[in-house]
Amino acid sequence: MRSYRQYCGLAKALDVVGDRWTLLIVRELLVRGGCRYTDLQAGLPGIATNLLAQRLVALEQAGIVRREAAPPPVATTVVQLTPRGAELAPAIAALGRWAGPLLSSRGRGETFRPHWLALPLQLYLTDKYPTRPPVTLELRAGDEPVTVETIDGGVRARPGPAASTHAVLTGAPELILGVLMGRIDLARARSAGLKYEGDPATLRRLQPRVRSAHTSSKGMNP
Amino acid sequence: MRSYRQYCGLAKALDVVGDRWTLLIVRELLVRGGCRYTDLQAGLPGIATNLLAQRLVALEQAGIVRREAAPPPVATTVVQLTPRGAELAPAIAALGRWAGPLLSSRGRGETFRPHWLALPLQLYLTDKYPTRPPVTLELRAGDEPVTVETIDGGVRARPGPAASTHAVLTGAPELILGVLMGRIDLARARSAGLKYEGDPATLRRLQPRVRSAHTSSKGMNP
DNA sequence: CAGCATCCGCTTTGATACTG
DNA sequence: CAGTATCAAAGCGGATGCTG
Repeated sequence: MRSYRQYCGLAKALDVVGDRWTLLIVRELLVRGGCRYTDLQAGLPGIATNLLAQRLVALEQAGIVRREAAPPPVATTVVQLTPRGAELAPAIAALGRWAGPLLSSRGRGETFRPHWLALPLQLYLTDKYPTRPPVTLELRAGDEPVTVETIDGGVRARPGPAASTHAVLTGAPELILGVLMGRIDLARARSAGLKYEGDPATLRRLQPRVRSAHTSSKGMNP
Repeated sequence: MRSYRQYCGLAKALDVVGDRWTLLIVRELLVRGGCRYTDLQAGLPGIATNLLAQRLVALEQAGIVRREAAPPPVATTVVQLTPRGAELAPAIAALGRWAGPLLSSRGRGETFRPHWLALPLQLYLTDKYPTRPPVTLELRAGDEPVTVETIDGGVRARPGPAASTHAVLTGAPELILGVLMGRIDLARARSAGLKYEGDPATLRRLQPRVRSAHTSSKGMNP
């Protein structure tokens, strides 16, 4: 990207991560951890292969990602975030939070990958009863399951199956999100095709974070 | 911008504000409040006028800005953030924080506008002695002064002169930032050309926020 | 197959000129 | 002041081909 050539923090941040696809690459690495080139391609439907290669070079030079030869068994290189790259998490979180309302319905033609669920769930859910023993929930919205677990009063979501679950939600992502974010109740979601197995109390543990009040137009503090 | 067509919050946020220049326009409106078209041009050196016009149309359609005929005396229209647009503040703050280290030196050829100082100062400074009476500091790094004042334990920065000041800093922006962020001490900055008038205690009131610990590579919570 | 590099047509951007 | 018009250059998306 052409630099904005402005002595301003935001402009400098965008000089580094403002290019098309760049923040989505960071998203993939944040949610999934180390990725092979083809994993990234799979998680970024629509990206041109030359662009992905280009972006990775730029991100490496900017100190945001690192490439490492994977341990002997697998013969491939793995891309990972550096600590500096991982520090982008709050910025991605803030943008993700801002976009919350835009997720209420799924536009036709929009692609979806189950692990993308981890982002909004972790950002929006809290544990209603943090003192009770932790619960685990498995979401199945496609080929790869996502695990949601309560921890330290918060909620952690990660791609992959759960070792043991208190409940399993299966169905369309917009239904899963709708139920977990409190936009639709379980009964309605079930009649729309969502499958729910397990203890219904598990769901009530997870509560959408209260929408923060409007920031005043001058208020920059987070 | 072409949509990413992904059912993912981050992608949807970037569909709206991921275009080149878009977030910088929001920055201008956050820091300066309502702006005329030419104010925006002045605050966005390098933008092509057709792009600015295009972006404003897109931002208006997205519900992020609003155009209003200014009150009778002035015969011009003013662009302002909507509440929804102002909600981008946390995202811009997070990106600005991330870029903090990039501001340590000013690249040659980088343009600068004094009101841009308001962004990093508000993001990084805290009031060391919140219970003492508030202090006001005026910064002069160009034609338009910037006022920094302690309030509620935090620090507010805004473009414009202060009614009354406890101290005035005059000089190059990188020196002002360096001193306020604790990267260089006052004596060194003075010998590099920074002018300081007023009570030296005022400076000690303002303290850079402690760098938050590295977020773990999986940690998305802000 | 994983990991790119190349080519090509299209869209977006940048720079400048011009207008109500 | 607040834009529109024009055009060259850069960036992007899609397809395809090359290399271990």
